[in-house]
Amino acid sequence: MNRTAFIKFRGTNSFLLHSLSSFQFATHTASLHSNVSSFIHKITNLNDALNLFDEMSHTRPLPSVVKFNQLLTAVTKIKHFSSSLDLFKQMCAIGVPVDKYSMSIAIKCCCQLYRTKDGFALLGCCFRRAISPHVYIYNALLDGLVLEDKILEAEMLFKKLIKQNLCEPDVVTYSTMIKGLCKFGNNVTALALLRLMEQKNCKPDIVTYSTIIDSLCKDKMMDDAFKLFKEMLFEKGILPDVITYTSLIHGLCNLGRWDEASKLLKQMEDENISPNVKTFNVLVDAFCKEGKVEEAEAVINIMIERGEVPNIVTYSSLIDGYCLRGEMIKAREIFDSMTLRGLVPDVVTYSSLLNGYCKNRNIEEAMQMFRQMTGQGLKPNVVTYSTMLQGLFRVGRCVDARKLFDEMYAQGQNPNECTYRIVLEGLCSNRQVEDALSLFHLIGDSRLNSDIVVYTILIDGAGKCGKVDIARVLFQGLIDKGLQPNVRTYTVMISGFCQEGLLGEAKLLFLKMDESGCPPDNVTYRVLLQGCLKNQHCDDVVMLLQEMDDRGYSLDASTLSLFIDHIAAGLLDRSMLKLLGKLVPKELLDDSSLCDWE
DNA sequence: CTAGGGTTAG
Repeated sequence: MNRTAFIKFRGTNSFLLHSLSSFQFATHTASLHSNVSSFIHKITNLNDALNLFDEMSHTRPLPSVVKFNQLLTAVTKIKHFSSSLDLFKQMCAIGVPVDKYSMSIAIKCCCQLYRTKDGFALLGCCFRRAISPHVYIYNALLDGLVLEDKILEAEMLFKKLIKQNLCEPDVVTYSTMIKGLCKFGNNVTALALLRLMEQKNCKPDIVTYSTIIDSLCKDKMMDDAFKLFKEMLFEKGILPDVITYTSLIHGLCNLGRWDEASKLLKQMEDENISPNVKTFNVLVDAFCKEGKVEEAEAVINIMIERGEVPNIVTYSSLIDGYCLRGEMIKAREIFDSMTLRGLVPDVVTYSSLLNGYCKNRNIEEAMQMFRQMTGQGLKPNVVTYSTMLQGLFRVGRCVDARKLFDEMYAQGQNPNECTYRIVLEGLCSNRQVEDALSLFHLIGDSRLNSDIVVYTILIDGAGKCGKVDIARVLFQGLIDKGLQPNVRTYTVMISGFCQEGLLGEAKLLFLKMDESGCPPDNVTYRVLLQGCLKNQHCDDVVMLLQEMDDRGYSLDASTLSLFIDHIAAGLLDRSMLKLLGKLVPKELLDDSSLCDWE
């Protein structure tokens, strides 16, 4: 065989092979192309999607970008954002001509992964590739900024869109910006934006209204929420849906306005809107927060009867309810039964149970569950760690708390204000005020340093340890900073003075708080009265009791028994008994021997 | 072939 013949043979052979394979490809491709859409719509798991992508990317000619976009959409719908991003990158790599659709999906994925920065980088790619970014892309970016709590940047982007005419904001743009404002508690600006969009002829829809209604409900401003609800319904003719109703019911339940909540439930049923899992969960949670687990269980039974399946949120609330009542065996039973139902407890579920064990002083069980959760690959977060820290401090295990605090850092979970409050309070209640103070100064966090609750904890801790000088300095310090002491702050400071026998200072502050527009409450009076009695400083006692009566306050058992002791010992005049009798709450009379003496 | 609102823990 000569060289030419060889080449020809090779060529023939190759041609044969090629035609064979292209024939196969052709049939395959044809079926792939006709079926790909129906295939994509059936995708429920990531593996199918990845396999299909693999097949598509080896098909020649390449399927259209539309098919790829459909696949990306499917992967995004099942919330596998990082896989979706990977696929997008592969699309670019194999030369699929990505378009604005692919881009907006990729950007959305970045944003949902808390990587809005990367989203903006992709926006840059759009410009380089001459893909003109449309409103969908900007909406995804705006949503990402809101998700990451970058409200200022979100506002800047929003304004830039309008000023530089980058795109015409649509109802989604406005609604997203409104959501961001609401997230930061700025209902006023959110409402202003609602009015602005109307002016600009962009009609708010049910999402826009529901976003603000929900925010008002969360802020317990039910009147405003209902006002907006009525405006939506009667002026705009937009019918509420299950989400709108769920927000309103949530708001009412949180305020204990059960009658109105059930009225609203009935109203939605009359309108043929069925409550769904989230609606039921709101009810379950509200009952549980009041310790009414029987009612919560009844709601769960109703939801099951009506074909809704309770989820981990449902059971997490229920666990919380049982924990609140100290019924830890029952709480654990619910937790274990979740697994049997095929529900996997998550960090929140674990944290609720851990909190229950901690609050009920079963730190051993809490520790064991904590290890179990990490063993299952669940990462404890700042809430979980804070819960455990609180539990350890509660039983006085400061050294272990310290270890866990270090572990928390090592695991990359940064303590937040709540963690610091727990640690500072834990140290104080374990008589380690010095450590608490040095930690407080060490942190130097501006928000923590301007937190009146933290100051109150420290003043209380110092006072209880007999370090009234430190307490006084802290109190002066917060005043100098322009912070407003609340009734608890005043009360712990007064308590500190009383404990050291500094009745003069205690009374001065007592007068000052009232003048400052912070009237003393029940507890303040009791603290001051106990201080007076313990320090044999009885001149003002009658006057204080009289004031309490005028204000409709009452005495607690310990203050009352202190009075009785003093009267019995002849340190106080018996004529005081009549006044004291007026200040005894009925509950005390019912269940104690104190009723013998009036 | 793309977007936005409601439920759980310290």
